[in-house]
Amino acid sequence: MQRCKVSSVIQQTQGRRARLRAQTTAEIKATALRLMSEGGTDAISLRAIAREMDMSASAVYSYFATRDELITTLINDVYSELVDRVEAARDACPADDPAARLQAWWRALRDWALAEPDGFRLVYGDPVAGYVTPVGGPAPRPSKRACLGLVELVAAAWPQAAPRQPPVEFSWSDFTPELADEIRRHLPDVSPGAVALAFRVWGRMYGLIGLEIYGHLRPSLPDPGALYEAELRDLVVSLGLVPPGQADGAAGH
Amino acid sequence: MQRCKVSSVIQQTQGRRARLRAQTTAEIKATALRLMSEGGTDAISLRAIAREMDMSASAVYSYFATRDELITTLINDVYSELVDRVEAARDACPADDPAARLQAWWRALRDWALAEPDGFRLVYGDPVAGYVTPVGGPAPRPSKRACLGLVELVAAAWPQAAPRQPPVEFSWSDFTPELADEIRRHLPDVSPGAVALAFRVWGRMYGLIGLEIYGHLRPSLPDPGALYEAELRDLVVSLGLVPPGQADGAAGH
DNA sequence: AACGTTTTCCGAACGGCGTTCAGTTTTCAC
DNA sequence: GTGAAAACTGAACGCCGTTCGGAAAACGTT
Repeated sequence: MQRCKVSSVIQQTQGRRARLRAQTTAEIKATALRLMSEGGTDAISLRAIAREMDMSASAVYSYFATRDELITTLINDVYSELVDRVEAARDACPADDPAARLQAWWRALRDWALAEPDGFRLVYGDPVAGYVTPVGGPAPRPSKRACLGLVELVAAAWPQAAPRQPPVEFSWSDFTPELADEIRRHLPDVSPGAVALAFRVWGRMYGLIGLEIYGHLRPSLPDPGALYEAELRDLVVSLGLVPPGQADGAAGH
Repeated sequence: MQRCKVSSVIQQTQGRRARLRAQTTAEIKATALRLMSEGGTDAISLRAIAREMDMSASAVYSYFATRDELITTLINDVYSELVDRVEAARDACPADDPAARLQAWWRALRDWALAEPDGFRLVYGDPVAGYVTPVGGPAPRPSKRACLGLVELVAAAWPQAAPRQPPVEFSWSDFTPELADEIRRHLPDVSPGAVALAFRVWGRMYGLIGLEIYGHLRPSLPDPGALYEAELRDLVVSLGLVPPGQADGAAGH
Protein backbone atom coordinates (compact mmCIF):
# COMPACT_ATOMS: atom_id res chain seq x y z
CA MET A 1 0.00 0.00 0.00
CA GLN A 2 2.59 2.45 1.16
CA ARG A 3 4.88 1.33 -1.58
CA CYS A 4 2.11 1.79 -4.02
CA LYS A 5 1.36 5.25 -2.76
CA VAL A 6 4.98 6.25 -2.72
CA SER A 7 5.43 4.98 -6.20
CA SER A 8 2.38 6.86 -7.33
CA VAL A 9 3.73 9.98 -5.68
CA ILE A 10 7.00 9.39 -7.38
CA GLN A 11 5.30 9.03 -10.65
CA GLN A 12 3.28 12.09 -9.92
CA THR A 13 6.22 14.22 -8.99
CA GLN A 14 8.30 12.79 -11.77
CA GLY A 15 5.39 13.55 -13.99
CA ARG A 16 5.26 17.03 -12.63
CA ARG A 17 8.94 17.62 -13.16
CA ALA A 18 8.79 16.14 -16.60
CA ARG A 19 5.77 18.25 -17.36
CA LEU A 20 7.50 21.41 -16.27
CA ARG A 21 10.51 20.49 -18.31
CA ALA A 22 8.41 19.77 -21.37
CA GLN A 23 6.59 23.03 -20.81
CA THR A 24 9.77 25.07 -20.66
CA THR A 25 11.16 23.25 -23.66
CA ALA A 26 8.02 24.05 -25.59
CA GLU A 27 8.22 27.67 -24.51
CA ILE A 28 11.79 27.90 -25.72
CA LYS A 29 10.82 26.52 -29.10
CA ALA A 30 7.77 28.75 -29.34
CA THR A 31 9.84 31.79 -28.44
CA ALA A 32 12.41 30.82 -31.04
CA LEU A 33 9.75 30.52 -33.71
CA ARG A 34 8.22 33.82 -32.69
CA LEU A 35 11.58 35.55 -32.88
CA MET A 36 12.10 33.98 -36.29
CA SER A 37 8.76 35.18 -37.59
CA GLU A 38 9.54 38.66 -36.33
CA GLY A 39 13.15 38.99 -37.38
CA GLY A 40 14.06 36.13 -39.66
CA THR A 41 16.13 33.07 -38.94
CA ASP A 42 19.04 35.19 -37.80
CA ALA A 43 16.93 36.48 -34.93
CA ILE A 44 17.03 33.02 -33.36
CA SER A 45 19.66 33.35 -30.67
CA LEU A 46 19.89 31.69 -27.31
CA ARG A 47 20.49 35.01 -25.64
CA ALA A 48 17.46 36.61 -27.25
CA ILE A 49 15.29 33.65 -26.31
CA ALA A 50 16.52 33.77 -22.72
CA ARG A 51 15.91 37.51 -22.62
CA GLU A 52 12.36 37.04 -23.83
CA MET A 53 11.77 34.37 -21.21
CA ASP A 54 13.35 36.30 -18.36
CA MET A 55 16.02 33.79 -17.69
CA SER A 56 19.75 33.72 -18.07
CA ALA A 57 21.28 32.60 -21.32
CA SER A 58 23.15 29.74 -19.74
CA ALA A 59 19.93 28.32 -18.30
CA VAL A 60 18.81 27.37 -21.78
CA TYR A 61 21.62 24.85 -21.82
CA SER A 62 19.62 22.76 -19.38
CA TYR A 63 17.21 22.10 -22.23
CA PHE A 64 19.36 22.11 -25.32
CA ALA A 65 22.99 21.10 -25.28
CA THR A 66 23.82 23.59 -27.96
CA ARG A 67 22.24 26.15 -30.22
CA ASP A 68 22.48 23.82 -33.20
CA GLU A 69 20.52 21.20 -31.29
CA LEU A 70 17.74 23.71 -30.80
CA ILE A 71 17.86 24.60 -34.50
CA THR A 72 17.71 20.93 -35.42
CA THR A 73 14.65 20.50 -33.23
CA LEU A 74 13.02 23.52 -34.81
CA ILE A 75 13.70 22.17 -38.29
CA ASN A 76 12.10 18.89 -37.36
CA ASP A 77 9.04 20.58 -35.89
CA VAL A 78 8.58 22.95 -38.79
CA TYR A 79 9.22 20.27 -41.39
CA SER A 80 6.76 17.91 -39.71
CA GLU A 81 4.09 20.56 -39.65
CA LEU A 82 4.74 21.25 -43.31
CA VAL A 83 4.35 17.59 -44.23
CA ASP A 84 1.14 17.44 -42.20
CA ARG A 85 -0.17 20.31 -44.20
CA VAL A 86 0.68 19.08 -47.69
CA GLU A 87 -0.63 15.63 -46.82
CA ALA A 88 -3.86 17.14 -45.58
CA ALA A 89 -4.22 19.14 -48.78
CA ARG A 90 -3.58 16.01 -50.81
CA ASP A 91 -6.09 13.96 -48.82
CA ALA A 92 -8.75 16.61 -49.29
CA CYS A 93 -8.84 15.52 -52.93
CA PRO A 94 -10.59 12.37 -54.10
CA ALA A 95 -8.37 9.32 -54.15
CA ASP A 96 -9.25 8.60 -57.76
CA ASP A 97 -8.01 11.95 -59.04
CA PRO A 98 -4.21 11.72 -58.98
CA ALA A 99 -3.78 14.99 -60.88
CA ALA A 100 -5.78 16.91 -58.31
CA ARG A 101 -3.93 15.25 -55.45
CA LEU A 102 -0.55 16.09 -56.93
CA GLN A 103 -1.49 19.67 -57.63
CA ALA A 104 -2.98 20.10 -54.18
CA TRP A 105 0.27 18.86 -52.66
CA TRP A 106 2.37 21.40 -54.52
CA ARG A 107 -0.06 24.25 -54.11
CA ALA A 108 -0.01 23.63 -50.38
CA LEU A 109 3.77 23.69 -50.39
CA ARG A 110 3.93 27.02 -52.16
CA ASP A 111 1.20 28.51 -49.98
CA TRP A 112 3.09 27.45 -46.92
CA ALA A 113 6.40 28.78 -48.24
CA LEU A 114 4.84 32.16 -49.00
CA ALA A 115 3.16 32.28 -45.61
CA GLU A 116 6.30 31.30 -43.72
CA PRO A 117 9.31 32.06 -45.86
CA ASP A 118 11.61 31.71 -42.87
CA GLY A 119 10.29 28.26 -42.26
CA PHE A 120 11.14 27.45 -45.84
CA ARG A 121 14.66 28.77 -45.37
CA LEU A 122 14.97 26.71 -42.22
CA VAL A 123 13.90 23.49 -43.89
CA TYR A 124 15.20 23.83 -47.43
CA GLY A 125 18.00 26.36 -47.35
CA ASP A 126 20.86 27.34 -45.15
CA PRO A 127 19.04 27.53 -41.85
CA VAL A 128 21.15 29.82 -39.76
CA ALA A 129 24.65 31.22 -39.60
CA GLY A 130 27.21 28.64 -38.61
CA TYR A 131 24.72 25.82 -38.30
CA VAL A 132 26.25 22.50 -39.22
CA THR A 133 23.76 19.84 -40.16
CA PRO A 134 24.06 16.62 -38.18
CA VAL A 135 24.98 13.43 -39.99
CA GLY A 136 21.98 11.86 -41.62
CA GLY A 137 20.45 15.25 -42.20
CA PRO A 138 18.78 17.59 -39.75
CA ALA A 139 15.30 16.08 -40.10
CA PRO A 140 15.41 12.50 -41.40
CA ARG A 141 11.92 11.57 -40.29
CA PRO A 142 9.84 14.34 -41.84
CA SER A 143 12.01 14.37 -44.93
CA LYS A 144 11.39 10.65 -45.31
CA ARG A 145 7.69 11.23 -44.90
CA ALA A 146 7.74 13.92 -47.56
CA CYS A 147 9.73 11.71 -49.86
CA LEU A 148 7.39 8.74 -49.45
CA GLY A 149 4.35 10.92 -49.92
CA LEU A 150 5.67 12.39 -53.11
CA VAL A 151 6.80 9.04 -54.46
CA GLU A 152 3.36 7.66 -53.79
CA LEU A 153 1.77 10.53 -55.70
CA VAL A 154 4.05 10.11 -58.68
CA ALA A 155 3.72 6.35 -58.59
CA ALA A 156 -0.04 6.74 -58.97
CA ALA A 157 0.69 8.46 -62.26
CA TRP A 158 3.42 6.07 -63.35
CA PRO A 159 1.34 3.91 -65.70
CA GLN A 160 0.49 6.94 -67.80
CA ALA A 161 3.78 8.73 -67.20
CA ALA A 162 6.27 5.98 -67.92
CA PRO A 163 6.01 6.00 -71.71
CA ARG A 164 6.49 9.76 -71.74
CA GLN A 165 9.78 9.69 -69.88
CA PRO A 166 13.17 10.15 -71.51
CA PRO A 167 15.00 6.89 -72.18
CA VAL A 168 17.17 7.14 -69.10
CA GLU A 169 17.03 3.92 -67.15
CA PHE A 170 17.12 3.84 -63.37
CA SER A 171 17.59 0.89 -61.06
CA TRP A 172 17.44 0.47 -57.30
CA SER A 173 21.21 0.62 -57.19
CA ASP A 174 21.00 4.27 -58.21
CA PHE A 175 19.56 5.01 -54.78
CA THR A 176 20.97 4.49 -51.33
CA PRO A 177 20.02 1.11 -49.87
CA GLU A 178 18.17 2.86 -47.05
CA LEU A 179 15.88 4.66 -49.44
CA ALA A 180 15.39 1.63 -51.66
CA ASP A 181 14.44 -0.54 -48.67
CA GLU A 182 12.19 2.13 -47.26
CA ILE A 183 10.28 2.48 -50.48
CA ARG A 184 10.03 -1.21 -51.19
CA ARG A 185 8.70 -1.74 -47.70
CA HIS A 186 6.06 0.95 -47.79
CA LEU A 187 5.34 1.06 -51.51
CA PRO A 188 6.22 -2.37 -52.86
CA ASP A 189 4.74 -1.77 -56.30
CA VAL A 190 6.83 1.30 -57.12
CA SER A 191 9.54 1.06 -59.75
CA PRO A 192 12.91 2.83 -59.60
CA GLY A 193 11.94 4.92 -62.59
CA ALA A 194 8.97 6.29 -60.69
CA VAL A 195 11.21 7.22 -57.77
CA ALA A 196 13.60 9.03 -60.07
CA LEU A 197 10.68 10.83 -61.64
CA ALA A 198 9.44 11.83 -58.20
CA PHE A 199 12.78 13.47 -57.46
CA ARG A 200 12.65 15.28 -60.78
CA VAL A 201 9.16 16.52 -60.00
CA TRP A 202 10.40 17.62 -56.63
CA GLY A 203 13.19 19.62 -58.20
CA ARG A 204 10.85 21.18 -60.71
CA MET A 205 8.41 22.57 -58.21
CA TYR A 206 10.93 23.30 -55.48
CA GLY A 207 12.88 25.33 -58.01
CA LEU A 208 10.14 27.82 -58.73
CA ILE A 209 9.30 28.19 -55.06
CA GLY A 210 12.95 28.64 -54.15
CA LEU A 211 13.48 31.26 -56.83
CA GLU A 212 10.46 33.11 -55.53
CA ILE A 213 11.36 32.89 -51.85
CA TYR A 214 14.95 33.92 -52.47
CA GLY A 215 13.82 36.91 -54.48
CA HIS A 216 14.91 35.95 -57.96
CA LEU A 217 11.46 36.16 -59.49
CA ARG A 218 9.74 39.15 -57.96
CA PRO A 219 12.03 41.76 -59.53
CA SER A 220 10.86 40.57 -62.93
CA LEU A 221 7.54 38.94 -62.26
CA PRO A 222 5.12 40.67 -59.91
CA ASP A 223 2.94 37.59 -59.56
CA PRO A 224 4.77 34.27 -59.86
CA GLY A 225 1.51 32.50 -59.06
CA ALA A 226 0.46 32.31 -62.69
CA LEU A 227 3.87 30.91 -63.61
CA TYR A 228 3.56 28.32 -60.87
CA GLU A 229 0.13 27.31 -62.10
CA ALA A 230 1.45 26.95 -65.62
CA GLU A 231 4.25 24.73 -64.38
CA LEU A 232 1.79 22.70 -62.34
CA ARG A 233 -0.39 22.34 -65.40
CA ASP A 234 2.55 21.31 -67.55
CA LEU A 235 3.54 18.85 -64.86
CA VAL A 236 0.29 16.89 -64.84
CA VAL A 237 0.20 16.98 -68.62
CA SER A 238 3.74 15.63 -68.83
CA LEU A 239 2.73 12.85 -66.46
CA GLY A 240 -0.15 11.93 -68.74
CA LEU A 241 -2.72 12.68 -66.06
CA VAL A 242 -4.46 15.35 -68.08
CA PRO A 243 -4.76 15.66 -71.85
CA PRO A 244 -2.85 18.68 -73.15
CA GLY A 245 -4.71 21.81 -74.05
CA GLN A 246 -7.71 21.12 -71.85
CA ALA A 247 -8.73 22.48 -68.52
CA ASP A 248 -8.34 19.90 -65.80
CA GLY A 249 -10.89 19.40 -63.09
CA ALA A 250 -8.45 20.30 -60.34
CA ALA A 251 -8.18 23.99 -61.11
CA GLY A 252 -10.44 25.95 -58.80
CA HIS A 253 -7.53 27.85 -57.35
CA MET B 1 55.08 72.37 -71.12
CA GLN B 2 55.44 72.68 -67.38
CA ARG B 3 51.71 72.60 -67.05
CA CYS B 4 51.66 69.54 -69.14
CA LYS B 5 54.30 67.90 -67.00
CA VAL B 6 52.59 68.84 -63.77
CA SER B 7 49.33 67.54 -65.03
CA SER B 8 50.97 64.33 -66.11
CA VAL B 9 52.59 63.99 -62.70
CA ILE B 10 49.25 64.58 -61.09
CA GLN B 11 47.65 62.02 -63.24
CA GLN B 12 50.46 59.67 -62.48
CA THR B 13 50.21 60.07 -58.74
CA GLN B 14 46.45 60.01 -58.86
CA GLY B 15 46.78 56.94 -60.95
CA ARG B 16 49.18 55.51 -58.44
CA ARG B 17 46.88 56.17 -55.52
CA ALA B 18 43.94 54.80 -57.39
CA ARG B 19 45.98 51.79 -58.37
CA LEU B 20 46.99 51.08 -54.80
CA ARG B 21 43.44 51.46 -53.71
CA ALA B 22 42.20 49.13 -56.40
CA GLN B 23 44.90 46.68 -55.46
CA THR B 24 43.95 46.62 -51.79
CA THR B 25 40.29 46.38 -52.69
CA ALA B 26 41.04 43.42 -54.90
CA GLU B 27 43.08 41.81 -52.13
CA ILE B 28 40.20 42.21 -49.70
CA LYS B 29 37.83 40.56 -52.12
CA ALA B 30 40.28 37.79 -52.92
CA THR B 31 40.86 37.14 -49.24
CA ALA B 32 37.13 37.04 -48.63
CA LEU B 33 36.65 34.51 -51.40
CA ARG B 34 39.52 32.42 -50.09
CA LEU B 35 38.06 32.41 -46.59
CA MET B 36 34.72 31.43 -48.07
CA SER B 37 36.19 28.54 -50.00
CA GLU B 38 37.95 27.37 -46.85
CA GLY B 39 35.21 27.82 -44.30
CA GLY B 40 31.95 28.57 -46.07
CA THR B 41 30.11 31.83 -46.42
CA ASP B 42 30.02 32.29 -42.67
CA ALA B 43 33.80 32.51 -42.65
CA ILE B 44 33.59 35.84 -44.46
CA SER B 45 34.10 38.37 -41.69
CA LEU B 46 35.75 41.74 -41.81
CA ARG B 47 37.86 40.85 -38.80
CA ALA B 48 39.07 37.61 -40.32
CA ILE B 49 39.90 39.34 -43.59
CA ALA B 50 41.81 42.05 -41.76
CA ARG B 51 43.63 39.42 -39.73
CA GLU B 52 44.67 37.61 -42.88
CA MET B 53 45.89 40.84 -44.42
CA ASP B 54 47.75 42.02 -41.33
CA MET B 55 45.72 45.12 -40.90
CA SER B 56 43.24 46.35 -38.35
CA ALA B 57 39.58 45.55 -38.77
CA SER B 58 38.59 49.19 -38.90
CA ALA B 59 40.97 49.83 -41.78
CA VAL B 60 38.75 47.76 -44.04
CA TYR B 61 36.13 50.45 -43.67
CA SER B 62 38.25 52.70 -45.89
CA TYR B 63 37.37 50.34 -48.74
CA PHE B 64 33.88 49.13 -47.94
CA ALA B 65 31.43 51.21 -45.98
CA THR B 66 29.95 48.11 -44.41
CA ARG B 67 30.20 44.36 -44.44
CA ASP B 68 27.06 44.05 -46.49
CA GLU B 69 28.57 46.29 -49.15
CA LEU B 70 31.50 43.90 -49.39
CA ILE B 71 29.12 40.95 -49.63
CA THR B 72 27.16 42.70 -52.35
CA THR B 73 30.36 43.27 -54.30
CA LEU B 74 31.32 39.63 -53.88
CA ILE B 75 27.91 38.51 -55.10
CA ASN B 76 28.30 40.68 -58.18
CA ASP B 77 31.77 39.36 -58.92
CA VAL B 78 30.84 35.74 -58.41
CA TYR B 79 27.60 36.05 -60.33
CA SER B 80 29.36 37.77 -63.23
CA GLU B 81 31.95 35.08 -63.41
CA LEU B 82 29.21 32.47 -63.38
CA VAL B 83 27.41 34.14 -66.26
CA ASP B 84 30.67 34.36 -68.18
CA ARG B 85 31.08 30.67 -67.71
CA VAL B 86 27.62 29.53 -68.78
CA GLU B 87 27.71 31.87 -71.74
CA ALA B 88 31.07 30.47 -72.79
CA ALA B 89 29.73 26.93 -72.51
CA ARG B 90 26.72 27.91 -74.58
CA ASP B 91 28.84 29.60 -77.23
CA ALA B 92 31.07 26.56 -77.53
CA CYS B 93 28.10 24.86 -79.20
CA PRO B 94 27.09 25.53 -82.79
CA ALA B 95 24.62 28.33 -83.22
CA ASP B 96 22.26 26.13 -85.18
CA ASP B 97 21.88 23.55 -82.41
CA PRO B 98 19.62 25.17 -79.82
CA ALA B 99 19.23 21.95 -77.85
CA ALA B 100 22.97 21.60 -77.41
CA ARG B 101 23.32 25.26 -76.44
CA LEU B 102 20.58 25.01 -73.85
CA GLN B 103 21.98 21.84 -72.37
CA ALA B 104 25.51 23.25 -72.32
CA TRP B 105 24.23 26.28 -70.40
CA TRP B 106 22.62 24.18 -67.70
CA ARG B 107 25.40 21.66 -67.47
CA ALA B 108 27.82 24.51 -66.96
CA LEU B 109 25.64 25.89 -64.19
CA ARG B 110 25.52 22.61 -62.32
CA ASP B 111 29.23 22.00 -62.79
CA TRP B 112 29.93 25.42 -61.38
CA ALA B 113 27.55 24.93 -58.46
CA LEU B 114 29.19 21.63 -57.57
CA ALA B 115 32.65 23.11 -57.87
CA GLU B 116 31.81 26.17 -55.80
CA PRO B 117 28.79 25.42 -53.65
CA ASP B 118 29.46 28.45 -51.49
CA GLY B 119 29.37 30.63 -54.56
CA PHE B 120 25.99 29.14 -55.35
CA ARG B 121 24.77 29.91 -51.84
CA LEU B 122 26.07 33.43 -52.19
CA VAL B 123 24.28 34.06 -55.47
CA TYR B 124 21.12 32.03 -55.16
CA GLY B 125 20.50 31.46 -51.48
CA ASP B 126 20.74 33.33 -48.25
CA PRO B 127 24.22 34.70 -48.62
CA VAL B 128 25.36 35.32 -45.09
CA ALA B 129 23.95 35.86 -41.64
CA GLY B 130 22.22 39.17 -41.25
CA TYR B 131 22.82 40.26 -44.82
CA VAL B 132 20.02 42.44 -46.10
CA THR B 133 19.81 42.61 -49.86
CA PRO B 134 19.82 46.13 -51.26
CA VAL B 135 16.79 47.41 -53.13
CA GLY B 136 16.78 46.23 -56.72
CA GLY B 137 18.53 43.04 -55.73
CA PRO B 138 22.16 42.46 -54.82
CA ALA B 139 23.38 41.93 -58.38
CA PRO B 140 21.03 43.47 -60.93
CA ARG B 141 23.54 43.52 -63.80
CA PRO B 142 24.68 39.88 -63.85
CA SER B 143 21.20 38.67 -63.04
CA LYS B 144 19.88 40.66 -65.99
CA ARG B 145 22.59 39.15 -68.18
CA ALA B 146 21.65 35.66 -67.04
CA CYS B 147 17.99 36.36 -67.63
CA LEU B 148 18.55 37.70 -71.12
CA GLY B 149 20.82 34.84 -72.03
CA LEU B 150 18.31 32.27 -70.89
CA VAL B 151 15.40 34.02 -72.58
CA GLU B 152 17.39 34.06 -75.79
CA LEU B 153 18.03 30.34 -75.52
CA VAL B 154 14.41 29.53 -74.86
CA ALA B 155 13.25 31.94 -77.55
CA ALA B 156 15.32 30.02 -80.08
CA ALA B 157 13.17 27.01 -79.24
CA TRP B 158 9.90 28.92 -79.09
CA PRO B 159 8.60 28.01 -82.56
CA GLN B 160 8.73 24.34 -81.72
CA ALA B 161 7.93 24.80 -78.04
CA ALA B 162 4.91 27.08 -78.23
CA PRO B 163 2.34 24.51 -79.31
CA ARG B 164 3.46 22.19 -76.53
CA GLN B 165 2.84 24.69 -73.74
CA PRO B 166 -0.14 24.60 -71.41
CA PRO B 167 -2.89 27.01 -72.39
CA VAL B 168 -1.87 29.67 -69.90
CA GLU B 169 -1.62 33.01 -71.63
CA PHE B 170 1.01 35.56 -70.71
CA SER B 171 1.29 39.16 -71.73
CA TRP B 172 3.92 41.83 -71.21
CA SER B 173 1.85 43.22 -68.38
CA ASP B 174 2.61 40.08 -66.41
CA PHE B 175 6.20 41.28 -66.11
CA THR B 176 7.65 44.40 -64.60
CA PRO B 177 7.98 47.21 -67.13
CA GLU B 178 11.75 47.21 -66.63
CA LEU B 179 12.05 43.59 -67.69
CA ALA B 180 9.61 43.97 -70.56
CA ASP B 181 11.47 46.97 -71.92
CA GLU B 182 14.82 45.29 -71.45
CA ILE B 183 13.76 42.23 -73.39
CA ARG B 184 12.00 44.11 -76.14
CA ARG B 185 15.08 46.26 -76.59
CA HIS B 186 17.59 43.42 -76.76
CA LEU B 187 15.38 40.65 -78.13
CA PRO B 188 12.60 42.35 -80.05
CA ASP B 189 11.21 39.15 -81.56
CA VAL B 190 10.56 37.39 -78.26
CA SER B 191 7.00 36.86 -77.10
CA PRO B 192 5.79 37.07 -73.48
CA GLY B 193 5.01 33.38 -73.53
CA ALA B 194 8.63 32.60 -74.32
CA VAL B 195 9.78 34.73 -71.39
CA ALA B 196 7.42 32.94 -69.05
CA LEU B 197 8.67 29.65 -70.36
CA ALA B 198 12.24 30.76 -69.76
CA PHE B 199 11.45 31.42 -66.10
CA ARG B 200 9.82 28.03 -65.81
CA VAL B 201 12.88 26.39 -67.33
CA TRP B 202 15.00 28.33 -64.89
CA GLY B 203 12.98 27.04 -61.97
CA ARG B 204 13.14 23.51 -63.24
CA MET B 205 16.88 23.28 -63.49
CA TYR B 206 17.62 25.54 -60.55
CA GLY B 207 15.45 23.29 -58.43
CA LEU B 208 17.47 20.15 -58.95
CA ILE B 209 20.73 21.99 -58.41
CA GLY B 210 19.42 23.65 -55.29
CA LEU B 211 18.18 20.38 -53.84
CA GLU B 212 21.57 18.86 -54.49
CA ILE B 213 23.60 21.74 -53.09
CA TYR B 214 21.45 22.03 -49.98
CA GLY B 215 21.79 18.34 -49.32
CA HIS B 216 18.29 17.09 -50.01
CA LEU B 217 19.30 14.66 -52.73
CA ARG B 218 22.53 13.04 -51.63
CA PRO B 219 21.05 11.18 -48.67
CA SER B 220 18.84 9.30 -51.13
CA LEU B 221 20.66 9.56 -54.41
CA PRO B 222 24.41 9.05 -54.46
CA ASP B 223 24.76 10.47 -57.97
CA PRO B 224 22.22 13.14 -58.86
CA GLY B 225 24.04 13.62 -62.17
CA ALA B 226 21.95 10.98 -63.93
CA LEU B 227 18.80 12.58 -62.63
CA TYR B 228 19.95 15.95 -63.87
CA GLU B 229 20.71 14.51 -67.28
CA ALA B 230 17.26 12.95 -67.43
CA GLU B 231 15.69 16.28 -66.58
CA LEU B 232 17.84 18.02 -69.18
CA ARG B 233 16.76 15.43 -71.70
CA ASP B 234 13.11 15.84 -70.79
CA LEU B 235 13.55 19.58 -71.04
CA VAL B 236 14.73 19.67 -74.65
CA VAL B 237 12.10 17.10 -75.57
CA SER B 238 9.37 19.17 -73.96
CA LEU B 239 10.63 22.19 -75.92
CA GLY B 240 10.32 20.22 -79.13
CA LEU B 241 14.02 20.50 -79.85
CA VAL B 242 14.59 16.75 -79.84
CA PRO B 243 12.18 14.00 -80.78
CA PRO B 244 11.22 11.88 -77.77
CA GLY B 245 12.85 8.53 -77.27
CA GLN B 246 15.88 9.25 -79.39
CA ALA B 247 19.40 10.13 -78.39
CA ASP B 248 20.16 13.73 -79.10
CA GLY B 249 23.39 14.87 -80.67
CA ALA B 250 24.33 16.97 -77.67
CA ALA B 251 24.98 14.14 -75.24
CA GLY B 252 28.70 13.50 -75.03
CA HIS B 253 28.76 14.33 -71.34
C1' DA C 1 60.60 72.91 -50.08
C1' DA C 2 56.87 73.68 -46.89
C1' DC C 3 52.04 73.76 -45.72
C1' DG C 4 47.32 72.11 -45.32
C1' DT C 5 44.14 68.65 -46.67
C1' DT C 6 42.61 64.23 -47.68
C1' DT C 7 43.20 59.42 -47.23
C1' DT C 8 44.67 55.58 -44.68
C1' DC C 9 45.23 53.23 -40.65
C1' DC C 10 45.36 52.01 -35.60
C1' DG C 11 43.62 50.93 -30.95
C1' DA C 12 40.08 51.09 -27.86
C1' DA C 13 35.47 50.64 -27.08
C1' DC C 14 30.25 49.14 -27.34
C1' DG C 15 26.90 45.72 -27.68
C1' DG C 16 25.77 41.39 -29.66
C1' DC C 17 26.67 36.36 -30.16
C1' DG C 18 27.62 30.99 -28.41
C1' DT C 19 29.61 28.67 -24.88
C1' DT C 20 31.88 27.38 -20.37
C1' DC C 21 32.28 27.19 -15.48
C1' DA C 22 32.07 27.70 -10.50
C1' DG C 23 28.72 28.31 -7.37
C1' DT C 24 23.86 28.82 -5.66
C1' DT C 25 19.07 27.71 -5.32
C1' DT C 26 15.36 24.69 -5.97
C1' DT C 27 13.32 20.26 -6.47
C1' DC C 28 13.04 15.58 -5.71
C1' DA C 29 13.72 10.63 -3.76
C1' DC C 30 14.37 8.15 0.09
C1' DG D 1 15.07 15.51 7.19
C1' DT D 2 18.92 14.66 4.33
C1' DG D 3 21.67 13.92 0.32
C1' DA D 4 21.62 14.00 -4.61
C1' DA D 5 20.17 15.74 -8.87
C1' DA D 6 18.38 19.25 -11.57
C1' DA D 7 17.69 24.13 -12.66
C1' DC D 8 19.57 28.38 -12.64
C1' DT D 9 22.76 32.54 -12.04
C1' DG D 10 26.53 35.71 -13.17
C1' DA D 11 30.95 36.32 -14.76
C1' DA D 12 34.08 35.29 -18.18
C1' DC D 13 36.28 34.09 -22.96
C1' DG D 14 36.68 34.82 -27.72
C1' DC D 15 34.23 35.84 -31.75
C1' DC D 16 31.53 39.34 -34.55
C1' DG D 17 30.19 44.38 -36.93
C1' DT D 18 30.71 48.96 -36.17
C1' DT D 19 32.11 53.63 -34.27
C1' DC D 20 35.29 57.09 -32.86
C1' DG D 21 39.36 59.96 -31.79
C1' DG D 22 43.68 60.45 -33.05
C1' DA D 23 48.12 59.31 -35.49
C1' DA D 24 50.56 58.60 -39.73
C1' DA D 25 51.18 58.83 -44.47
C1' DA D 26 50.25 60.52 -49.10
C1' DC D 27 48.96 64.12 -51.77
C1' DG D 28 47.96 68.86 -54.19
C1' DT D 29 49.15 73.54 -53.89
C1' DT D 30 51.89 77.45 -53.18
